[in-house]
Amino acid sequence: MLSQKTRYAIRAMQHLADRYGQGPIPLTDIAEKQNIPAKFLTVILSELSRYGIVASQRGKDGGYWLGVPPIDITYGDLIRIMRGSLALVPCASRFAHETCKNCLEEKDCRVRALMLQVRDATANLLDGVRLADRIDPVPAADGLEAADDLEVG
Amino acid sequence: MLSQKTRYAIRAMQHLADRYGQGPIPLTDIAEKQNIPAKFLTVILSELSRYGIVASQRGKDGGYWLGVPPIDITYGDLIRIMRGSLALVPCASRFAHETCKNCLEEKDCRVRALMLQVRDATANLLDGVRLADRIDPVPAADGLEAADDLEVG
DNA sequence: AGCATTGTCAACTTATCCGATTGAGAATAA
DNA sequence: TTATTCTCAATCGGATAAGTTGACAATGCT
Repeated sequence: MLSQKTRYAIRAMQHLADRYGQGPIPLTDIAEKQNIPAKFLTVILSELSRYGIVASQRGKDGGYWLGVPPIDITYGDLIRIMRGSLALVPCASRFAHETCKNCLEEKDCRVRALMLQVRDATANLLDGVRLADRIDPVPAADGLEAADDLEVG
Repeated sequence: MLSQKTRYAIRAMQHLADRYGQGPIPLTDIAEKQNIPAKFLTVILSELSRYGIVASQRGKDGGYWLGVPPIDITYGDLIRIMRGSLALVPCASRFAHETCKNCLEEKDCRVRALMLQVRDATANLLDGVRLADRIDPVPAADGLEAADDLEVG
């Protein structure tokens, strides 16, 4: 799962991308329209600005804006910044590889083999969509099917 | 990320799948060979047996075995059992849908639209691989590439 | 019967992380 | 000089995760 913080970060970036070129956007505007606790958002935006993908100005008429054109930021980038990796297990990360605790040796690990595939499929998708891209929301009721064989999840 | 518990569960199930039809496998055998704390493994196995996919017998020569043929259990099933969902956000789960806290309305949420795609790609993969399938581990040094544009993750 | 073996289960602990807030401060513009 | 707006470190409460303890129940062996 993505953390709440990561979800906030993505929505904040979408908000700024939608307003790219319109000058500084005040934090309270983002917080209100995106339903994000304002104080928490300061933590998130300052983290994002350390990566240069958000810029800011203080004082009257200050605010935040994208430090990079929205076509140059992929959703994969955002998730990697906020959570370190796209992978489902540490040993399946390509850019932030770590050995998993209490695992088998990597050369024997079948979980890893599978999770590398999942990571690649995820990356293919998320590195191909950019903040500048239009994304059509999916109606809420859709996306639900009958339960599967084991009746879980 | 998958929890440690989920990773243990998957490896324990692989262990049992590898020995399917060979009678009860004692917990200590699984724990030692799979490098899982024995007492914690009891918690995991008892959880799995509540779903019927693991069976057990007590006493001398007792142990655990798969309650279902390994060809009938997918990795997607296992992850759903252990963590509830394959999705990266609650609102993008197909079998365990929940609205995300502090989000926009689902009909307006672009994060959800994207994460539904990720969930589907993940499910396509993980529901297509079964415990009975042979998986070739990937050599440890492989899978690493140069850093990406933003030098993160 | 008696004992060793092996799984069952609830309760508990401990550590870590997450989400969020507090509060003092610094830049900017009017 | 005042209001506005971002900056940043420290902290807090609660949830979750990982793992342990300890009492108990079933099974098979002698």
